[in-house]
Amino acid sequence: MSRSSRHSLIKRLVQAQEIRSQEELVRLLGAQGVECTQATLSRDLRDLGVVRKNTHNGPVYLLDATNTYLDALRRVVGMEIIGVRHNGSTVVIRTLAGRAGGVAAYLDQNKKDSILGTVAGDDTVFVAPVDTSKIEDVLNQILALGDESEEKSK
Amino acid sequence: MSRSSRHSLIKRLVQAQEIRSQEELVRLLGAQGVECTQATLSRDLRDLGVVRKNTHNGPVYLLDATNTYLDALRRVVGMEIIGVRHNGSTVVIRTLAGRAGGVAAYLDQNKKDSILGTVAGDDTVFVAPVDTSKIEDVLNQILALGDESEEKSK
DNA sequence: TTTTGGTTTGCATAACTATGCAGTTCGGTG
DNA sequence: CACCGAACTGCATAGTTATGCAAACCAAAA
Repeated sequence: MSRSSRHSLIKRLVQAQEIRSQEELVRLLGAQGVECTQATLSRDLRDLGVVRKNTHNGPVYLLDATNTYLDALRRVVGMEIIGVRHNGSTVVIRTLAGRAGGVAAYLDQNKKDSILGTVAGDDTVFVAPVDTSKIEDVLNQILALGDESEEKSK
Repeated sequence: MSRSSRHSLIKRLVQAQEIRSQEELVRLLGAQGVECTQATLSRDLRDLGVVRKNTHNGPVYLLDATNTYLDALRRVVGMEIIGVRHNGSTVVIRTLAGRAGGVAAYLDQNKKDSILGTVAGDDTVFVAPVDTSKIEDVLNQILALGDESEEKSK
């Protein structure tokens, strides 16, 4: 029983049902013939990026959807962007009608390091870079949103 | 110091920095003049839907991005869909070129209850409903993706 | 003002998770 | 085969979180 097969079984179980503790998961794995201890699961869940959320029915483990959605979102945000230009101090993005808000929200969330803030109209977003001397970088990052792959940050 | 203002301060702090324990958050709140105990924070974090993720640097609290991204994603997935039809047993979705995979992934993730599975080509997705007699419902759910608001599930 | 029912909080602690450490396993090398 | 380092694991337990319960609070009604 390899580590990696245990990992995929864990993912499936977490996906399929409401796991409420690591001990519970130990038992479920045991029922599938996979023996391990709570300690191992703590590390597995960490490595799998599984997340724990408290609820009124107690804690629940969840696959961290963030990355999945981020990838998908990045692609589609790329589609919403029609053009990007700058004047040395502000980047101006033109978007599909009504999509500026979504694009701005995405940038706010995901480019905190290089972007100070954004304002969105209907089809236009103003972007204030943290450092105007690096404004070309910001522009390029925005242009890159349409591309398929992006570096993993942090 | 009301519960709700504490809640918004918590959100801001969690967003802004890496909170590694509830005790740490007690101290940060204290520094802002907001006194409370770990017990209260445990309940606050639960009510705010904040999530705890273990990492190689120890646990970190994160705003649960799932809902935010879900909303944004739904809008854009709606844009990617050109048309939806069915033949009584399979729903066929036409999408913008190259976008079928993304649409299918979205449906797999978010419509588990009514959809058995999907296959995606380049600009076409086949959807197998859980129950073919409810295929109209599935089709309508897909069509509804473009609309602004959607029922909250669960 | 007193009563009342619901909400919020802290305390104390039960419940659960993360991790240092030592032992084991595994793949490659000499 | 014997050795080595890296990856992995369990044990024991420190560290952290969740929650039952009683008290405090609060707004509305009497």
